[in-house]
Amino acid sequence: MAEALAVLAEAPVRRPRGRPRKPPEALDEGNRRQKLLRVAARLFRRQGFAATTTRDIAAAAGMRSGSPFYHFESKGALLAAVVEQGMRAALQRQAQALAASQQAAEAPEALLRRLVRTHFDVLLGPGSDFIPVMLYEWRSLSTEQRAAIARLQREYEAAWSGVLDALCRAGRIRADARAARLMCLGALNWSVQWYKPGMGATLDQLTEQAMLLFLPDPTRRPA
Amino acid sequence: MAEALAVLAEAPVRRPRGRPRKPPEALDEGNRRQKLLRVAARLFRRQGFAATTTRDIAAAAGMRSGSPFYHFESKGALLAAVVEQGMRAALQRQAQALAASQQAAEAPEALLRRLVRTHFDVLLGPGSDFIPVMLYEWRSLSTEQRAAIARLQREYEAAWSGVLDALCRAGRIRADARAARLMCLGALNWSVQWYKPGMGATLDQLTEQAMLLFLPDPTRRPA
DNA sequence: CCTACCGATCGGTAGG
DNA sequence: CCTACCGATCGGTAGG
Repeated sequence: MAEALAVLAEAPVRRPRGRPRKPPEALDEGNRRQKLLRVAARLFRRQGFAATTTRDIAAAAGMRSGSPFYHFESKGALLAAVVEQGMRAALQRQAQALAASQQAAEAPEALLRRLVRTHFDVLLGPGSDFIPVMLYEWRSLSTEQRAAIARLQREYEAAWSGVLDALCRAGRIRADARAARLMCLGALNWSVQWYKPGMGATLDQLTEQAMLLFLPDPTRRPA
Repeated sequence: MAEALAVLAEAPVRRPRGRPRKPPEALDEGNRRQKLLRVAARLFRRQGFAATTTRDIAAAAGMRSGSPFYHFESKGALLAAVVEQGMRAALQRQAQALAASQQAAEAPEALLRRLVRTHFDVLLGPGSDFIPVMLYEWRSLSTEQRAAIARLQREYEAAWSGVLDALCRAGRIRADARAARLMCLGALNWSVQWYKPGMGATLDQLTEQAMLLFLPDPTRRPA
């Protein structure tokens, strides 16, 4: 009997040891949707939303032309999902930076460096198509979609406002906090237009250049 | 006989006193083309190139759907013409700023201020759709069109490189000149995403904020 | 998720 | 610059 059970245990129907094997459809369910989001983000970034057809996206995901509509209501809903997922991932990364900085009880300069570095990674790092799509396809979103994303953006910008406010009050930045936020983020965001990975500066070097540009000589003490 | 000539001189065929009246077709020739460029720039900026139909453009110009193709070979050629005209106008304005600064024998700080102010005007001033279209529809241009525009862009950026180089050598900017150019222009270019004319800051105020951000305290003298 | 398909729209053209 | 039109493509759907 014990033998028989041991034999059964060797049979193909045995309980797997790793994570539970889902049936293939359930396994694909989220995977296929994620695959669509990834390839759509890449195509939207490279060609623009209007110039990308749902057939392009289906082909890049290895599907037939009608299949994306099994996962997403419309082409516009796919765009909104790309942008929202990108923004949620960016917020998570930013939260990690904020937590690390707070734990180390860092000065505002060091926190700003973390925010800049995280932002470059979100914009230019591996798998970074989602936020650039948001930046360049804002006008392709519906009013309702824009409102939902805008809430996440305000949360993201609040962290910048906080640290820039502190630096303005300390005299380390001379522009007003709002202008500083808009122009600093603009300087960083624009890098998606000219940055080529592997050619020229690394993201660490870009971060240092940005810090040098935004902050005056740190050895100077304000009056 | 003289009387008869006098009478003829009073007739509707007499020579007009102002600028010579061209026949209506010739008058419209350049006007209609310019009208198409203007409305196309506005629509491309607001809706994007791919999302704007040639019918939209024709309607906005008061024409029928096929008529834009009498003036431009294709939709893409119309985009290229918008971008090139925008770039040529920007270069002219920049040349005026350079000339005025040189005549006044200004320091690099003052020249930078002129370049920033001119750039804001080109980006955000009245009738400023052309350069934003270039910034946001670069990927919609063909390789050949991009090469032609890139030459004009290099000329435009050369002026920035010159003044930023001088400021870096003088220790007034700490980042390297190339990074400073990319990030400063990015900070300015990004304003097309958030600037609303008549609400908030004027272009003069924005210029001052940019100068405050890019340049450390002018009372400080480098070691 | 595929097959087969539809209605609408689009860039562009012939001929005047 | 208009009229009338074409071929291609596109987002999306019914039915399985």
